[in-house]
Amino acid sequence: MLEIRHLRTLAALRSAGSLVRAAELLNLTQSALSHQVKLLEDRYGGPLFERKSVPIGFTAIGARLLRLADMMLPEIEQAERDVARLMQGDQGQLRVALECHTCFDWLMPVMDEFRARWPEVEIDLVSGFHSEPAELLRTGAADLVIGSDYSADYATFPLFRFEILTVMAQKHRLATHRRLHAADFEGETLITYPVPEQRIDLIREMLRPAGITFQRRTAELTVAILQLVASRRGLAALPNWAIKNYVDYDYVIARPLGEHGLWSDLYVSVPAALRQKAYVADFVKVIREQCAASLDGIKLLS
Amino acid sequence: MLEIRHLRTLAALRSAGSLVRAAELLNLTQSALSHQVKLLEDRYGGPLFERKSVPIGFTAIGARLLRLADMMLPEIEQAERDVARLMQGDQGQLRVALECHTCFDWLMPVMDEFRARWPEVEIDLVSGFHSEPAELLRTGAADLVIGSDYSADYATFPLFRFEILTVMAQKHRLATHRRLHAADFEGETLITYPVPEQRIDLIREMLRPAGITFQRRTAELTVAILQLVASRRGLAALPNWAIKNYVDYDYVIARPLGEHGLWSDLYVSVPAALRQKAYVADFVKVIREQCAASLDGIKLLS
DNA sequence: TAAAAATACTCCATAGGTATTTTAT
DNA sequence: ATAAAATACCTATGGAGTATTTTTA
Repeated sequence: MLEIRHLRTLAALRSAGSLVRAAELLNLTQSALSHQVKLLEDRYGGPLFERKSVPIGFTAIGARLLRLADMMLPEIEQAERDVARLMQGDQGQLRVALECHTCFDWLMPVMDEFRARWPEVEIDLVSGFHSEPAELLRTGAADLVIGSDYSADYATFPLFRFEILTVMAQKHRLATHRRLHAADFEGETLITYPVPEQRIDLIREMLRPAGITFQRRTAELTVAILQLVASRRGLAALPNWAIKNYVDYDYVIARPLGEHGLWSDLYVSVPAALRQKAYVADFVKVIREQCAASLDGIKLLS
Repeated sequence: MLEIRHLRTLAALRSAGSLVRAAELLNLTQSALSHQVKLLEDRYGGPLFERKSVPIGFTAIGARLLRLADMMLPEIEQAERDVARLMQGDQGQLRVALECHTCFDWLMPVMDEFRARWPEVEIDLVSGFHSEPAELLRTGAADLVIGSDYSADYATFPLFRFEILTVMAQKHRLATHRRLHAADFEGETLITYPVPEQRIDLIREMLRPAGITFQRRTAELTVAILQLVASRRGLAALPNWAIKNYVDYDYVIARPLGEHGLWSDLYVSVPAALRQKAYVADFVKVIREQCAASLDGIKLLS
């Protein structure tokens, strides 16, 4: 029997383009999806998509079911939001604080989508730089923090893992290295946001442990950091999504860090009282879905 | 997780008005439905309907999900028909023959619905009286027979069980009996369709085994039979649905037969070659759904 | 006091997982 | 040669069944 889960699978297959990647989107294994597809194909008597092309191409049958999914999935989600609203009259506020400054890049469209879904929830950004945003939760100045660590004092929702890349000027002396290691930074200038060293993964995870000496220089805006890098004032370490455009247009070049790359995780934290709120879970869902669709090279956490 | 089966359950609950009857519609037990509802109510955090009223009344949450069901279920069925069409190009013909003459009563709206669903399938009634309609399948003059028995030579789909009632004039000498038994028919005149005795359940199941002697008189139309009955020319035995209006308006009166009533089953039979056709299964489904909704006192066969 | 709903208990079908093989690029 | 998909095999969850109790009209 056709079930909603099958429609979700179809939609994931389209946006992922392969069983393996669709399985990741759905938090299932490739095997589970293979089984599911086989079941559907047995039921309907023919293949749903061509496997011999990448991305996969849907057959007429697959396309028809996908059309059904496109019609139904938004309706289902709308209905479930309505039910949540009816149940726990969900007017409220959601003051969002960011630990990670580059999160701005993808947060604006997420907030727009959220406002459309939960018109009665007042969502706002807590403005300004906050070196210890968990403090804002404790003092009640924020309701939700997006950051790279979490504490047992708050309810936590995992977002995704992303890679931090070094950026440097086109003809930098290190440009010939395929990947950079701690030692390469000896004597270099590091351009960062104006936050404590502890908050900068490259320093905390690689440079301090290796006892490297280096200069630091700060700037508040990503674009300012990249200008400094391009004009050979130093190196910076930034999330891949934040620099993609600059790299694509050869404004700077990017290199991975260490043997396996330097990766960081993002989480959403809220006070325990908000854990059950449907709109909080949905906010997390919107972030995960939009980021999975628009940011390259991230891995959703499960 | 919400699944399509839950939406079907909601829809069945509305048309049935209680868990017990909804379970019958879905071919599930009352227990299974109770579990399912509990699951949904746990998930959404509140009741879906009031149990202390008959028929049950939906809460705001239940009504919202029901609205979703009303939106989705027709779309799903349409999509599945489209898939069947894509798969096995289902243009064809469906010449329907009836063994049971009163089936006309509900067959017309069923055929209308079927034409809307399968516009490329030519559906038609094989006209005329056929005392042995299985012959029409054998000779290829019909593709589908609706009748009260079936043979292993053909693929069979169960429809429903209905009760056959005796009808008699208002002041008939037997009118005082709450239920009629074989002996009551001694010397009476039985008004029937012009078909062999073997096809008339009352005679085959009750009168012949008891060795009762009676007269027989025939008429081709149900309304003609009822006219004869009302004008005291004799008794008739007809399906409850066929006489409901006449009984409601006191044109005749109806009595059950034997200790437990006389019940008959209806089946659809098709040649083996048509067994897999999606439109055949859907024709059966339309009959079952429409009859369950519009005919009183029938029991769907499983 | 029946009929409906809920619950206790059980079972099994199946969705999904792991490990491996097969297939395609 | 490598990545994707299929498959063999296994596990565990939860959907649904039977039997019984509780609830309600």
